[in-house]
Amino acid sequence: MQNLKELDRIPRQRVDKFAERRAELAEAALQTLAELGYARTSLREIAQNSEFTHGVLHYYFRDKVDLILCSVRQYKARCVTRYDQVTADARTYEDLMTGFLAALAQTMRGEAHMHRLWYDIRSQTLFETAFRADVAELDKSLENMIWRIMCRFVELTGEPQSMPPPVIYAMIDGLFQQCLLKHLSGDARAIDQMQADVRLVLSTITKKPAASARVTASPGRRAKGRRRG
Amino acid sequence: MQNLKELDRIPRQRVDKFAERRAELAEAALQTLAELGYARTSLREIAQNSEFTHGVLHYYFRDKVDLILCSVRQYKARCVTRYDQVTADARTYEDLMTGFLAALAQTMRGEAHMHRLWYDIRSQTLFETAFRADVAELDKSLENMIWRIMCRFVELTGEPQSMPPPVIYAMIDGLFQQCLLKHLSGDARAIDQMQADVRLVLSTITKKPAASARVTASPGRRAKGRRRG
DNA sequence: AGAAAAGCTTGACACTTGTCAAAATTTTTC
DNA sequence: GAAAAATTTTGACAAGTGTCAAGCTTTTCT
Repeated sequence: MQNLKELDRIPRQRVDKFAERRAELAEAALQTLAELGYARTSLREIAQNSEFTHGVLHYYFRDKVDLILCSVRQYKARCVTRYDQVTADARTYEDLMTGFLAALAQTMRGEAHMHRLWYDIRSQTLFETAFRADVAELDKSLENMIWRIMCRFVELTGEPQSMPPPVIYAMIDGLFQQCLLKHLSGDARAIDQMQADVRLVLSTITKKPAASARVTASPGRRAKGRRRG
Repeated sequence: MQNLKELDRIPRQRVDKFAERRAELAEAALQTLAELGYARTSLREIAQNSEFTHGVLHYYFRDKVDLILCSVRQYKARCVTRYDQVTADARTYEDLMTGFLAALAQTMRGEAHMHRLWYDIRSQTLFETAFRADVAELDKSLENMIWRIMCRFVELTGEPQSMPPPVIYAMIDGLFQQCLLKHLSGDARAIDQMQADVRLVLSTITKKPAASARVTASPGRRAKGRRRG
């Protein structure tokens, strides 16, 4: 019997198939986590989102923690390069800005459920040490992803970075998280607002030389358009 | 029997005592949430953090959701005015800055466990509609709290606000959340880093006229001091 | 003091949880 | 095609969950 403790000396084909099924089940776990949240995700629910019954999970994973860790790693792989194409394609400052904002909006529209999973797991990390290493690594990868975009801004403006990577990431992440909550609560303008917010922040810290940055995102116009305060 | 549906026509003293015990049990719930997180908080655990047995919870609360909502509201009352004294005391820009940074650090050092509860509950809101209204209200209150500080900055500098309240709150909150995770993970420098980060961000957006803002938080010194990037 | 109300405990209920072992099924190997 | 291995299902387990009702204890009121 092929179990978890002796993956050595086993034909390549078997290992691949084993890993394939693991990925399949991890995907079911992701779907469940995205749907119900960590607190209400059980192994039986996960199994119901797969083609198998609950018993099979202990054939492919040591325990529940192992399964969730595996699924988080799988989620990561899809996330961390999401905006790289935008960076590669952009030829001007405004290209990069609008491309990034569009990509953010697309993520929010298409993967809101998947992304709330991420914030949920990250919150679990505040209590559960088991997830900390993986979550920290994923967080770092996301930080790097944002940083690559900022570096492209720097190339396009010639101005130096005004803030270190963790700070920029924390700010963007904060805005994204705020938007996600509003978006899921049914606020139809949440995405537009986030785009305006991120543009304002990025305009400020990239110190775009042109005057248009201050015009398109001046406090006056914003306050009027959004009725905030 | 005094139950939850008929609080009218009952002597004031009774109501007070009833409310008092509710508060006491809500406090036990907060302690449990702060300790175990939402996913592992059960009514029996909450009761064990109080002086009573688990059955009493259904005497004072309709159900688990009611209890948690009550405890979140109670938590809110303590949070939202936390930094107001700083605002009131500050006479200069630097007063306000250092006072605020010190208050942030104090919160992080003394109430990290309590505050991770907040992020946990807020994440639950992404899945559970039951908490949404209360969490949104608390979030708004925190936003206002930050905004009052920014308004004081404006008074002291004479410069207008450069960003709307939700943006500033999201940024500060993102930095705080990032720091909390690091702090709870055992990173001894997390708090110092957060203070530097918040100072940098606030310096940037309040556009402090004096040159010292750019010196104490210039990209060069920061990058060197923190080995980031 | 006695009656009534309030406060609290106990124990049960139906249900869910993670885990695991044995059996049933499928796939691979010779 | 039979034996062996790998895979999947089934059913059970002990523990834990929210909820509630019956009863015990304490307080309050007259």
